[in-house]
Amino acid sequence: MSIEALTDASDGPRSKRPAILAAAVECFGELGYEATKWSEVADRVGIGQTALYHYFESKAHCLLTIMRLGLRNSDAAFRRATEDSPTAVAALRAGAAAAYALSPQEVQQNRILQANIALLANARSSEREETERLACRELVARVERNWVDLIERGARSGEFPAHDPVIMSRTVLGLLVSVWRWYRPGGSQSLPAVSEFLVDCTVRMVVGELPATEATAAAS
Amino acid sequence: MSIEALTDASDGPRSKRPAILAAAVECFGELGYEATKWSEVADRVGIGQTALYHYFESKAHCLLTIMRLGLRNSDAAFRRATEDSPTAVAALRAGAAAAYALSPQEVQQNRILQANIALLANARSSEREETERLACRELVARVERNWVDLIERGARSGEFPAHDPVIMSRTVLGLLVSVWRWYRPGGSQSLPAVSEFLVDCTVRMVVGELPATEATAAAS
DNA sequence: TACCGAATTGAACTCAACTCAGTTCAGGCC
DNA sequence: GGCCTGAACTGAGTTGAGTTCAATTCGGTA
Repeated sequence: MSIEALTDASDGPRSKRPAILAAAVECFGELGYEATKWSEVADRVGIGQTALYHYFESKAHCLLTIMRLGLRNSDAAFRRATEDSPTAVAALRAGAAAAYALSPQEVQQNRILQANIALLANARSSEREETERLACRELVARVERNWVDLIERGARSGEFPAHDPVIMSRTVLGLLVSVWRWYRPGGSQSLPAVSEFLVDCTVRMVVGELPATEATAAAS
Repeated sequence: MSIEALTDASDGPRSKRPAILAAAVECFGELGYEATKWSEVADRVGIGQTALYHYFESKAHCLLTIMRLGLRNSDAAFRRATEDSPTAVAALRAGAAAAYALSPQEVQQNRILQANIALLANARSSEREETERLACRELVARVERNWVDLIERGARSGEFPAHDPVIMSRTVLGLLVSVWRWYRPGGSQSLPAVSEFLVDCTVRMVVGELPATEATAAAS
């Protein structure tokens, strides 16, 4: 029910926008965007359905806002985590770990983001939705650029083997967010354990050399 | 427009089921499930909207069928690709590569599968949808088990370092399917190039040892 | 007290998914 | 040929979640 990560622009003190966002994160995260009734969100907040339209132009507008705020937080967390890493490897570990330093609500937000990322592909008919969508795309590009910069830094310094930085970034990003497909708070795996495992996976993938194959091993 | 990968049970020769599935794969893949109108699928096939309900109980039932067939193909392709690999490493490469030996239509199918995978989490109210959903879950579990078996084999033979096989399987699977989030046929990256890159990433992740850290490197 | 804008509402509307009652089509059988 | 059966199909109508809108309440300010 914490709403710090969901407050955005300055709203009036009576504004229910953060409460709506929090309720929507719960609903969208548990049931999925499509399956949750917009009116259910209103019920949880304790207002009529139509009051929602005072804050959001549509259900999709609310979803896009949630996604944008999640992306904004991801971008900020990455920069904060990596800004004073002495080496590229340290930055790699810090950037990957930052992806998992999240509250349960932010985990839900990431699940929502990843489940509905395809929504960003096609234009929206309404203006405010389109604005949010473009902001999301900009943030996605920025997050991707963060990783590209980091990987290029490692390649320049000789810490990482040479790879196409763009595809490597997308792959790392895909690896890190794939967790939200199956991770549930309170499941068999704790988030710190997942984090450690995926940070190590990331490092092996980015920094590791291909192990010797059967053939080369036999030849040596 | 090829429909081999979409034919399932024995239908009458006049059946438009495969044509509907093919049209739905196009629409859902390009626009997304939510954004495509069910009637648009009917138009592409050249039948009235209501004729769709002769073959599918609902739009969601059609989607779940597409997902099930995609999963069935993935499972079969993995088994075929890995069945006579001499080593676990060879099986790892073959299994990963099999995920990308796909026609453009199958690529779309995988994109759809991955974009709507959250649909499998919650029960469906209608019976036929629920049947398809449970079949999908069974296939997902089977695909995951395929990878667990492969990774356990590698650990037993000493080819792979010891990792929790379940989380490692999920991670590999997440890594491999994350490609469908951004890959487009005819984009800057060719599918064989993507395949090669991701197979190598997979191998480094599963087989690789953690490279020496700054500290241990300095100590040696 | 009067006023203003933010917040809220009930009733009505839209539109895509879906239902239903009935029609057409293709092939098997006498 | 005519008849029958079941698969394939249709147009008209229903449902319901999302949305609009005109009207109302609320909270603070002059």
